Amino acid sequence: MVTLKQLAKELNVSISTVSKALNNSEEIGEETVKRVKELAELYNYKPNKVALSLKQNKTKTIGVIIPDILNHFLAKVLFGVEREATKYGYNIITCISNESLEQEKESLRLLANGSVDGFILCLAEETQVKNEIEHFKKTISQGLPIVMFDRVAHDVLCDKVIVDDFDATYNATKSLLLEKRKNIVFISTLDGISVGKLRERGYRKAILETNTFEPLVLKIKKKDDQQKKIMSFFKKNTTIDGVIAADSSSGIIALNTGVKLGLKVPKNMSVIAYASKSDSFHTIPKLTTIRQHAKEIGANAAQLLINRLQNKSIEIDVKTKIVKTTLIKSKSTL
Amino acid sequence: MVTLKQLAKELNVSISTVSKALNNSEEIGEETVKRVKELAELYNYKPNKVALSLKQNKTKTIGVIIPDILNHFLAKVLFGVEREATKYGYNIITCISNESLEQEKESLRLLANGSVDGFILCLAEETQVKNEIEHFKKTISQGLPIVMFDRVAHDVLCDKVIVDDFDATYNATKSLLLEKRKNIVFISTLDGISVGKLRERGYRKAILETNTFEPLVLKIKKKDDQQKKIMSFFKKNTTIDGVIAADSSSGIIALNTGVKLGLKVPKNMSVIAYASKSDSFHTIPKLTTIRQHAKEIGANAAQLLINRLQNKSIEIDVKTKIVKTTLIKSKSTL
DNA sequence: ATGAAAGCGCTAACAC
DNA sequence: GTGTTAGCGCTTTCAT
Repeated sequence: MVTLKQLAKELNVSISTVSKALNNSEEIGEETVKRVKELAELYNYKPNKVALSLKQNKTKTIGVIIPDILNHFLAKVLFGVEREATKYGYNIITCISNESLEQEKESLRLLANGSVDGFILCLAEETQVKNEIEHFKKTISQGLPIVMFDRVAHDVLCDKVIVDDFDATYNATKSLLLEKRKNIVFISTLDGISVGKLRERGYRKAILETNTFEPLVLKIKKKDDQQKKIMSFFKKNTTIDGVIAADSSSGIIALNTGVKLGLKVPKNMSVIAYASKSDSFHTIPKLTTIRQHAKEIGANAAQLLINRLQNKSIEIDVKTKIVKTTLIKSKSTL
Repeated sequence: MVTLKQLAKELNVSISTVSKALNNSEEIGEETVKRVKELAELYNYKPNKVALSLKQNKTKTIGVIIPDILNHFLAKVLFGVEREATKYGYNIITCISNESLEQEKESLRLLANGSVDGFILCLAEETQVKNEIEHFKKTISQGLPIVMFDRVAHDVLCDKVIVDDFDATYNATKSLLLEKRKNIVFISTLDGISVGKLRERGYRKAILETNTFEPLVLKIKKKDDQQKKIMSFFKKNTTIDGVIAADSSSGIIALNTGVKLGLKVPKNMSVIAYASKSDSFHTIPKLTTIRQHAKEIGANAAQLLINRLQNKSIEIDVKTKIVKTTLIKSKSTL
């Protein structure tokens, strides 16, 4: 990489002259500016990012810590963050916590050495289960702002972007009740994390309000054979006529299992799941989904963080932004 | 963040003494080392990453450019890269090209300013279609090594990690022929990219070798309604008894469409697709898949790059590593 | 055993 | 209009 020094030497001027010329300073003569710019162009000069970071004490880099990159929702949020960050000239360094508290701490520690200006993160499951938040507080007190999304720690004072999980599930359940469904099951693999709990509560509220039915919940562990679990559940509960799935794979499998058992979907059974467009397009009939607008969640998180970074002097109040889900009706509901 | 300067001041010693003490230099007195380390611990001192990068002229950061983060395969490769890189103390900066040549160039340009020590990337579709490679060559000539994976540019001299697409598809097709399938269709949405072509060729070779059947290929464009295309294709070609899908969604939809049309899978029709474990677990019956071992691809790419970075003086020959796929037989084949 | 000084690449306040 | 200098945080060579 060419440096200012080399350009200066070749042009027989000082380093600062070159620097000023390239930064369009008024101080430098027109002719000099021209010569400098031409040579810089020729050698494809690019200011060294590291030197700039050191000088300006900011890296224009955001640390993103997510629990699982293979989760389509989280990947999509990452996409949203990346796109928004790029728009503002920020890069993102991605770390994957693998749902582990230890790895989450480690990533935070490793990047809090001047590598990044701030963090966007989604809590690891273990972090939520153990309810540890000290590492977040410490990071923030070091002057590195954090924006949490989806799975957040309410006791940490920072910006947050969340989804209306409770309301969305409540409303989805309501919509099945309006279809006169009388035996709606809630299926979930997300028992450990906050959003899983919120979704279950939304479902329960809707069911309990009917004063007629009892909630019916099927929880599946990560290590279970999901197809078997759902199949045997359906065989035991033959009157199931509606499914609310807290995650896409439960929804997809429930739908396929229903079809396999000869149920007409949606005639005999409706299915709604938290899932993406592509999930919906893969099932026959196409799945009715609760969409979380992951990209917007990511974009919002990036905006909140960048906004905070660029107003460092002024203390801004912490904000919590709710990105509302949308129920996209498709062919798996009436 | 605490700096050496601050520690030095507080301890009434020089900056270099502190630096040496923390780096366990023999030169410094035992007592001093102890005092320094204690204070550093107290203040939670961490060497500033940016300053180190500037000094040592390397960032211990890898730039990863992928065309699409929502592609499960690519996300998994990213995961593999991240894990391997972390193991060796490298961070990764992720850029998403969105299958666009322009964005790919831009990402390369933006990070080639000292932000990263090298690149791991998968070519954007547009890059492959237009066959542009100048930006790669330029980057490499600037001293930034590149490792390409999956979709690679054969005319660029650099390390590569690829999959045995041709052989794998050939063998998968063979295995359906062994099942006495007589009307096997190849379905793909990957027409523009190298791996899509290789897969098609592998299929064609196997079919042509039979000297009995003609290849039958269904190509689907990204913007098409995939379900409709496949459904109408199946209705027109009622004797289809085997499917080789170049991508997971074609495979999943083909299987579901077969079931929908009343075909018994695998009795009447077998389906094999390039897809992941989770895709396989979502269909009923479970999909037989060609697994690409994305994580290993990522890990291999990271190893190749890090190896090259750490032997910068010695010119090593470029390597192409082939990560073999595995055909995982499940319930969608006999 | 400790410290001073140079230098990585850059910007900017301050000479001249 | 151009150059000198200091400094961002760190390591390392070379004095002392």
